[in-house]
Amino acid sequence: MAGRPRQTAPEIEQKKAELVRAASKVFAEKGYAQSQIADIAAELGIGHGTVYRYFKDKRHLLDEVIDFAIARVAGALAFDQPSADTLEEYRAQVGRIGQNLFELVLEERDVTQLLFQEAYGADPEMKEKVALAMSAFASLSESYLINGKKKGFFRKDFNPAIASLAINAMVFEGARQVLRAVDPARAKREWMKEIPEIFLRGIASETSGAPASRR
Amino acid sequence: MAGRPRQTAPEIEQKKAELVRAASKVFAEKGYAQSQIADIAAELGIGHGTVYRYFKDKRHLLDEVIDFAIARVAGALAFDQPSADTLEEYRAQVGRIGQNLFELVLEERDVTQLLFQEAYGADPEMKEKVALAMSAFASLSESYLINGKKKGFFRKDFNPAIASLAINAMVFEGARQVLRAVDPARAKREWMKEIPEIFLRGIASETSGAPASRR
Amino acid sequence: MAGRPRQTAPEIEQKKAELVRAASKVFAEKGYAQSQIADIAAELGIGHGTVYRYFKDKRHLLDEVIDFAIARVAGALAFDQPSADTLEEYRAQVGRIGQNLFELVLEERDVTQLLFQEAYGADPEMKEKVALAMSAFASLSESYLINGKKKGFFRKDFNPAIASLAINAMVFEGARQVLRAVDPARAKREWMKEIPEIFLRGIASETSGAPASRR
Amino acid sequence: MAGRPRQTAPEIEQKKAELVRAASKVFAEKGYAQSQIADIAAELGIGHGTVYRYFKDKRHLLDEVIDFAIARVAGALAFDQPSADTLEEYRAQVGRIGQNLFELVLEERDVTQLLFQEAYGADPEMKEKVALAMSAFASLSESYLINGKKKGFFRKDFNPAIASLAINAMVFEGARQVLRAVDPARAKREWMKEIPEIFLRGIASETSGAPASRR
DNA sequence: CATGAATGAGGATTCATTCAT
DNA sequence: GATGAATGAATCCTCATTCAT
Repeated sequence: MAGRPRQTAPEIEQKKAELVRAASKVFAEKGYAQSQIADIAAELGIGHGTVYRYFKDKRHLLDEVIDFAIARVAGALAFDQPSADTLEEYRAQVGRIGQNLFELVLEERDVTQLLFQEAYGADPEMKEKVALAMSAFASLSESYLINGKKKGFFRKDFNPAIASLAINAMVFEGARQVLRAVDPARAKREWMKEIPEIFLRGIASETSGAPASRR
Repeated sequence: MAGRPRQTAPEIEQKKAELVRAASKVFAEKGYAQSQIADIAAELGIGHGTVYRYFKDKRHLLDEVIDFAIARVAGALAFDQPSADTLEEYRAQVGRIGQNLFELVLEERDVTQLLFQEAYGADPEMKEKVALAMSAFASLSESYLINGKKKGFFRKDFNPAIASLAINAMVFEGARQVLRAVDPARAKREWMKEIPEIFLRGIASETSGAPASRR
Repeated sequence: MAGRPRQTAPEIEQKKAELVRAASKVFAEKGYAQSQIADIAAELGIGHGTVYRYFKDKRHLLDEVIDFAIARVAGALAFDQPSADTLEEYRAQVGRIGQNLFELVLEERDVTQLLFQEAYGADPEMKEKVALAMSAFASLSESYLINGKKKGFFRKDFNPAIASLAINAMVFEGARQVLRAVDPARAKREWMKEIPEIFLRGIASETSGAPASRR
Repeated sequence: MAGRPRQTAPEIEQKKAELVRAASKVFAEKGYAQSQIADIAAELGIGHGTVYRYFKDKRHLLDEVIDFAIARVAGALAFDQPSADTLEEYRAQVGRIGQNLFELVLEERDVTQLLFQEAYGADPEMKEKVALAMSAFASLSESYLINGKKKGFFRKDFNPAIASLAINAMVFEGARQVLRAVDPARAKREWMKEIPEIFLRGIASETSGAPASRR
């Protein structure tokens, strides 16, 4: 008469996590609007009614999927502290962070693809949420830039708020290209090599004169 | 006996253009999936059945909206020829192109927002179409980079295919930020100033040593 | 300043007749529900709005199409008077009537097909109208049967009301088969030969005993 | 953990059968084009969405309705084997078959009405399907006729392919009339009596001379 | 009169969500 | 708890009909 023991919190979390993964996959493949709850349930071989035991509705499921994606990417980006003292140390840090991120892209295609490609399209609130996450990612990057400025291994004359967004945009474009690439490992290697060069040294040849607008 | 004269081709194009604009606005505001044909018709104060005189269905309307957006952006980007002989000339060119693009962003918020934010999300075909357009935009940028390498005002040791994608990603992020900005004019000014500096000179201070991996 | 002279009644009738023909064709090909007013107008190369100058709405057009079909078939069936005095004269009459009807079938495929195949399906009122016409056709046939009974060249022991419907059903089935036939002329010949034999002499061999229920 | 058990195949068939019946009724009453899926669902007191769990779309529902109608009629017609050795035996057989068919007509008004009245009108494919079924019904009848010819209780000089179609046409006209009749039982009795007389003995009086065209 | 651009009522269909089992 | 049968709100789209030109 004791009955089935109530699901424990970890069991619930476990099941939600599975559902988030399945939903990530389906959303990434077909887009949110084209994805049906039944597709996601089928992915796990469960009844589609079951999804509603764990998520209030489709929209909340998307919410948690995006949250998960943001958390994963944040985990890759926030790996380190902005404590480099030299450009070389910074380069090493950038290398590790890039390594983390592109590793994540390769291992969790669905999750990253969702964040970098689909997320903007869902609807205004979703867009806002993703924009906020992107701001947060930019803040992470910005703290590195501010550190570098303070330590003197970066120029004084650039706007770190903008530069951080710009750098992240390049990185995320790299992520998209790796996702699209025929040879993702090679694409990863090339992007990891090029991006830091571009934003650290620029592409102008060193013999070219300084810009007219600066000293 | 004459009857109402049949619409001339230019009249049809005119009407389609109006519809494309209205649809751009609605799609940009609510996202494609959340937009109803009736919303778009209401935007022009016409009956929703009328939309179907000009577009086979909702999807074809989206198609033409995206095509229009791509064409507008391409028009802004393809303004010039990759003929600069010095870095200064190139900077001037970049300035003009950036001016064109950010002008477009401010004047055609809906159209650009759609391309830079919504378009990825619609569905696989749409994603592919936008990805192709992005490739085309990258090719434009790449031709400038190749010219600069040949003329000697760019380094020899960067990958122009990747750099062009990366640079474009920064520019388009700038576009997104300008769209989101409280003071778009100011945002435009700042991004137009920062982006070229970042990818031409980099953010590393000049006294910092060259990277270990290069000479 | 006199203005265009008002359409004369015959002109109007002429135009309506053209429209009825065109509608017959389209209705016969696609069925009433699947036919669009625009299809019918296109058949005549006129604007579809024009149809409404001659017919109140689609349903009234169908009405007149059916009326026309009924009139045509009635014309073929009512060619003669039920005045035969011998079986041979009756056979000759049946031959002429059959000739008329099958000729009509071959010359006016659309009209007859419509009546024999589509008309039942439209909707309850249409069904009723066609049923009435079929009753009228049966009455025509019945008057021949009654005449034959009176003149003595038909049996006394059959129900002419039922027999007329039955005979007409055979004839109209013949019409349908001729419409479907690969070689309509041959089908026509065969049906014209078989039908009268069946209902006049029956198919039982003459040596077979009379039915138990009759003398 | 068990969850609501999935519907078994027989349960599904049961439900589809109910829907086919309801659809038959509605289609028979209003015609296919005028019938709405919601009408059919309402007939069973279920939600209209439920219909789509069992039938892909309205057209497929019609398909199965027609298939059902054809099967029912075929069941009534194919009751016996063409094994009669005398005209009397054949008469008895015809009586049984007629009994079956008219019984069916009275018991399943919707289904038979649909087949004998609506089915032609739906659209070209439907027409073809019904025409095929009619051919199959004619083949059944034809086998009886061929048997009778062989056994000698039918004339040698008639075309069984045509006669079978003609006889069936009379029978089906009888069915239509029974459906329309104020007193269906009486109509059934009369038609069952008249039809065999007509096609077996004909209506010509026996003293009338043989036709000129035959011996 | 003729025309065809515009309209919107009408209906099929989808699929997120509920809830009896 | 899990399930999937049932539901009906939500929308796309069609096409008969109107009426300004």
